[in-house]
Amino acid sequence: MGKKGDETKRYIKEKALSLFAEKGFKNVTMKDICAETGLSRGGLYRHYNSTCKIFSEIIDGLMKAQNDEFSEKMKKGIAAAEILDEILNRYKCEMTDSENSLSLAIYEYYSEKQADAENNMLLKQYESSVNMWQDFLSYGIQRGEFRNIDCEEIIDIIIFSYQGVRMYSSVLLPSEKIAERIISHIKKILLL
Amino acid sequence: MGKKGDETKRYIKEKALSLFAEKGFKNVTMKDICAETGLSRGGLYRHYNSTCKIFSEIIDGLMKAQNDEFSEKMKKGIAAAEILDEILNRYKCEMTDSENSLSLAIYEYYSEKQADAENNMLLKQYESSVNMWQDFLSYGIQRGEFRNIDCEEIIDIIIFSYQGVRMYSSVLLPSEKIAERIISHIKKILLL
Amino acid sequence: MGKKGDETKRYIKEKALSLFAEKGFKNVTMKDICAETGLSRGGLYRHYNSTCKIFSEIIDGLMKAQNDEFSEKMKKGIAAAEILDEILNRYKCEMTDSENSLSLAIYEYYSEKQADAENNMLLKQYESSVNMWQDFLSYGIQRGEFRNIDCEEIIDIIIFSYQGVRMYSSVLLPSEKIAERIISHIKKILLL
Amino acid sequence: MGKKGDETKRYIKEKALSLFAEKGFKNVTMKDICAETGLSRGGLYRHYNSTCKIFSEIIDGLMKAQNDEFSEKMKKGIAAAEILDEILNRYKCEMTDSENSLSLAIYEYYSEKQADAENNMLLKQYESSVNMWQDFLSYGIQRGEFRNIDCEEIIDIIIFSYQGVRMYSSVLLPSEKIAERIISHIKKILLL
DNA sequence: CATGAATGAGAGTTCATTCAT
DNA sequence: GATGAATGAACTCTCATTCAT
Repeated sequence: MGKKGDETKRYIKEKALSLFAEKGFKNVTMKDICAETGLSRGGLYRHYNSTCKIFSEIIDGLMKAQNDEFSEKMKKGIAAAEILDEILNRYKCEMTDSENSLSLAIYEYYSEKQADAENNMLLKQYESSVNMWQDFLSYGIQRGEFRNIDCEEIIDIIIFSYQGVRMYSSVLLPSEKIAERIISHIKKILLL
Repeated sequence: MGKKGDETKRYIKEKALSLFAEKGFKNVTMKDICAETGLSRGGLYRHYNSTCKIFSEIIDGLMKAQNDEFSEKMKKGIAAAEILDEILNRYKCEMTDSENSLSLAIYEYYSEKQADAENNMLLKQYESSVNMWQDFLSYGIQRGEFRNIDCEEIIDIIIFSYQGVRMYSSVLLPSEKIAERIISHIKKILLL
Repeated sequence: MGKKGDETKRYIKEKALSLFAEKGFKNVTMKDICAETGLSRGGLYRHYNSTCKIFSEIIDGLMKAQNDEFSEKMKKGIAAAEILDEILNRYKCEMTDSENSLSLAIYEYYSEKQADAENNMLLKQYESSVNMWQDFLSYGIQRGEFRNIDCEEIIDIIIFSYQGVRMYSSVLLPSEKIAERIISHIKKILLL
Repeated sequence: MGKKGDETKRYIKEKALSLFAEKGFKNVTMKDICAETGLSRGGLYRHYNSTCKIFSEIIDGLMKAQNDEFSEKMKKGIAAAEILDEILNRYKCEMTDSENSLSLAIYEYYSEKQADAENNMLLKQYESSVNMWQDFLSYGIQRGEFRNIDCEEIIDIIIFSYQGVRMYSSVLLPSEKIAERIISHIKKILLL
């Protein structure tokens, strides 16, 4: 059963998330979060004693939420092309949704941390993404839907061009055209 | 004749550049720059009154320096494949050189500015890169060295996967493997 | 019930008042007020974010305090000469009490503000003083105690010679002789 | 013969005077004077090393300029009423000319100096004014033009109401009506 | 748990003042 | 004499953080 404290923590994280998305990591102060949540100084500090703490909990939550969305569908034997469509659609949304993008905040956060390889979420996320795509590309190739290509290469292209656009649109206006071209290219390369 | 003040300004920018590359934009204070340059508070303020000013002058300088490196070679009629090799080699260096990457600083800077499309350097840089590549790809296609492909798509892929990796390596360890795969993919797509 | 914060504000104003009287407006810094009150930088800023704010609250307070001291006595039908004596006695004290005179500070403050006629306390104070004296002089004239003179003229003479001496004694040594002569002249002109 | 340096000094004082009249004493910095005169830092310092020095020279100059304007006319035997008219006309101008009034600056300057009686210009000026008026009033009384009144009283009234109005109008808008009433009162009291 | 008063460190900024050229 | 680069002190202001209530 969720206690009162947990409820408040969840509420703080929700409000803080929108601040981080809007202003990046470094520009958000504990004071900002007080104002956004309506909590007093001391009230906020009872739950979290730094923006780092709040941010890392938010990131942890997002990481956990991001489970392998392919695997279940692959088990069901859904067509690779269809799964690809779905995932690329989601990518497109995320590439143009600058409102909710934590990209900048994440990079700021990790650039401060001097993170060693052990506990670096960013690295883990990269590796996990690679694995996910690896499995999925094999699946598509085995089914004869995808070209028999160099997976490592294309996976890096997918991941980093996606990241590049997210950064870009988090700072400028969202760029639908660009997102569409990225998506289109990926499809051309993968699909027979 | 260059005056003393200009010399000092150049020196300040040089020192500040390394700080921005190391710590991003927001984490660099005027005090840091004082320490790095050995100038006193007032001495620094005589030349620049904010980190923004220094940063934007640095960026302006870089933009100007980054003139069209292809055009001259194309005029000389050098082989497209050879030019491509050169530019991709440089890209590779930059993708793995996290020390001197201003990527994070640039994104932080522009995220603070709420820059309108008019005076946004980032947008201009993107457009200028697109034009450069456009010309170059046409050149390679006309010479029969490059595939006759959808230029807009492949250009966005090049630009944003490059940007994505630069961001990534500014936060993690330099990732040579990844850079090589990106380069390799670009070549495969372009070259006949 | 007065909260802790209000108490502190009152205390700050009290201490600041003595500083303003001693050093004028511009020479008093937030740091000075910290030292005088024993508050820390941040502690002071929690309540006031500038000397202007503190000063204007002090002035507001004084203005409110300075309500019509004549009116009550006039209602009671006390002799005009007696009331005049009282008020001129107070004037004399104020003219020679350079320690507690805010004159210089007030002029400094308003000279910085470029105050428009709308929200200019100085103008309001002048007008209020004029009204007060107007009523009082009429009262004395009706009772047959004062000469039937041109009120506007004599009121300006009273107000500005008083102000002139206050300024003068805030800069030099208190000048009792002068104050007495001013007082004496006013009486001669008013009393039959 | 005036040297180059003296010429520059005169120029500096002229420009500084307008600054002091506009902003009072404390708000004028050496930097302001550099900007106003177009001189460089070092250039200004060659002549004056502080605003105090400049200001005190300006004041000295004004004091010297202000010689006894009555005495000559009294020698010539001009009617006291006529002389009075002239001097009061000048007073009226000065009371409403906030542009060129150094009143505030003077009070600020002397309030910082803790001036002892010896070298206090303000005190000397007061005494000199008193003497001047004393002589003049005697002259008018002897000629049978002025009432035989208590000179000390009326002189203080003249001097301080004049000073009071100057202060007032240096901060607010010039107040012609007030000046006229002050003048009118003085005349009524003096003239038979 | 929550409030908001208070602390103190540190950033930004401005100037009087000095000094090499 | 004049210039403008450089210094260092002082001030304003903002926060993370603590703590009595």
